[in-house]
Amino acid sequence: MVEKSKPATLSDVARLAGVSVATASKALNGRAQVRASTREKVFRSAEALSFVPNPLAQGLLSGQTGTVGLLTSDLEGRFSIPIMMGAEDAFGADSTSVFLCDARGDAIREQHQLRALLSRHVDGLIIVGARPDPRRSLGPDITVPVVYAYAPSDHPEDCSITSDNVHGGRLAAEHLLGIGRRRIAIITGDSAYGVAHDRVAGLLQALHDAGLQPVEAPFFGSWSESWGRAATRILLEAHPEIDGLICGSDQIARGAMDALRELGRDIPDDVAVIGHDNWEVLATDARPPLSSIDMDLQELGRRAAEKLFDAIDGRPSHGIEKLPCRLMVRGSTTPTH
Amino acid sequence: MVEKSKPATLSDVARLAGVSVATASKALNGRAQVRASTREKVFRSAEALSFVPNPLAQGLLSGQTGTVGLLTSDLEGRFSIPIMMGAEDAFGADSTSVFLCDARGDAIREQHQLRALLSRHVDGLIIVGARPDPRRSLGPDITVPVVYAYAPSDHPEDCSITSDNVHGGRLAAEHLLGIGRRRIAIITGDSAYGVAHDRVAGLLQALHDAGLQPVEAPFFGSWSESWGRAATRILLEAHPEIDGLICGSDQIARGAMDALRELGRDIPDDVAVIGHDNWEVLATDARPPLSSIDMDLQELGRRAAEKLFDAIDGRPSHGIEKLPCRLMVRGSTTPTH
DNA sequence: GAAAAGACAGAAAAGCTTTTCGGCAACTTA
DNA sequence: TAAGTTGCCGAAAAGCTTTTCTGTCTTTTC
Repeated sequence: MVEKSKPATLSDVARLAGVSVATASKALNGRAQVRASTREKVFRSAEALSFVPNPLAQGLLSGQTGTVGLLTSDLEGRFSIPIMMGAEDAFGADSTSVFLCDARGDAIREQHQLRALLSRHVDGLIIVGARPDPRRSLGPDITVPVVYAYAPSDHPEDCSITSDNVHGGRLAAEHLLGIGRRRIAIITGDSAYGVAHDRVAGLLQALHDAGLQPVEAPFFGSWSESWGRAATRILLEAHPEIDGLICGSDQIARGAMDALRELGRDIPDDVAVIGHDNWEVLATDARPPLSSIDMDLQELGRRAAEKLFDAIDGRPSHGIEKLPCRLMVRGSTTPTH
Repeated sequence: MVEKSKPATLSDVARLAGVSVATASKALNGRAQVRASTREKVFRSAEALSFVPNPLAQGLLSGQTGTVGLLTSDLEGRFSIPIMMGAEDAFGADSTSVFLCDARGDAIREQHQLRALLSRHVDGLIIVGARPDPRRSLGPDITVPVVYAYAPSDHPEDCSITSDNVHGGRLAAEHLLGIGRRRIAIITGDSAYGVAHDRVAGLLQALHDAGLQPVEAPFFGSWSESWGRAATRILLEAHPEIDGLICGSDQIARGAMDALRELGRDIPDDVAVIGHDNWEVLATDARPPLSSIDMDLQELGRRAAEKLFDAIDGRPSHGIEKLPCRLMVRGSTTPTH
């Protein structure tokens, strides 16, 4: 407990090196007007005192704090954590740090958090929506650059990064077609979610390109296992010939697999199943492990951070950028015969 | 886009109010030496300019930044998000903001993040371990107060908040006893985890207090659904009379329930099942919904924040504080007859 | 050898807030 | 009325870094 009560300051370094604070600053920051031997002396002193410049003083001067706010509404952290990790990667922890705030789906709390972040003079904001559908823009009167991630802003002037759900749907359908499935059905979530329709659009396109149609119009319901179970039962009753099942989420897929097994269908030999989200906990330990569409959220976070960086540097971009999905193949779509 | 290029400063307020910055500061901060009418004028000016004090300047003066770091290793965010929300609650977003960093289970990265946080002059640190077992202490040479949450520190001088796993185990056993189950078995996770043994200890105590023993020594394996399935099959073969099953995690419980159903057992009438973690996504949509032990992570975050606050204010505490668990009763332990 | 140029170090200001201290004016008391 | 109080306000310093500008000393050039 013999801690230095106060961290070393630049004038401590300067005093130890026998120079002025101005010279010390220039030496450490690699400015030109310093003799090599002097610079060396300063560096050694800084080292000895384990000096780190006070970011508050730096920020006060430069007007930048080296911090960004990440405001999320995703209570689970299921989406925002990967996005934050991607942003961390892109920023680099030493140059920029991330304030994570959770609005918990509450508009009042969101306003509150927003004010708190702005009063902290963050250099920029990343807004992560609770669901992938477009969300209300914060409006143009925010004093710092904003990037919307996962859920795009409903205002075209804003900058948004989101997953390409049409592409994700297409990917799933093409995969099932690729393993020879032709009698394909679709179970997805809440019809009020635009993304449910986007994904369906993508896979209908892919089926159409192959000269096919789903065995029946897509089933909309909820994003839950129980809906997956129920829908699968109804579907199999009407269409026992189904050999491929595309689900709008991994939860739905898990429910569907349970129902299929209870109906005596082998997965994937009788029916191949694919989900969406690539939620590892659910997907890897399913019977068999569940193939899924990965939205590559970490990359999404990286891109959001890059966009934000550019905007902070005065190069703002506008509109929605859509990131392609990735296919994760596991046992549920790997035929054994 | 007619934004004020620069946010208003205190001298702007003072000028508008026709007073000095000193008076303006005192007025806004409720210091005594200001006439009421003057104070009123200053408040109105501040309002008009929507003035917010620059936290950098405040921090520079006070030596405190009003920020804390939350360093986690939990890639899922499953534990750290609730903990962070609890901490947010306790701090209050306007007085203290949270830097969330993810070390991703990598010691090098942890050191890196730690340095970044310290160079940002956070007022304190909350360390959230990847697993609930004790973790290596950061050591005493950290210059700010540290509280370990979820995973306690292995150093007794440090301050740690963790879940009372013995209590959690006891709670689960008492619940099953309470609904009349007497032939109880235990399936838990990796034997290398101390908490697995703690939970088992708690429920053995509770059984013992009721004059009972489990039908067989607890099964240790892994924290996965597949282990839950496999263990249940072995267990039921040896002990078909089992009427209560206590699982070390909700994932194990989900696997166990699948196996039980396939063996023709009704849940809960034949066998009642209880899990641990109360992971909503898994628990609520199980068949039937899964009873579980909730570690109350949000409360844990709150307590950690309070402890940290006290430590920052010069009232540090030491040792491990254990928080009781809560029982969440759902259909898997609610007999229907 | 003198004048111009160049190299390098230091003083000072700026960035914004808080606090201490000094001072002015109005007031009370003898 | 003179001395002593209060009550309020403002000047200035402190907190730490960066940058600009000035000044000194050495070097080069004619």
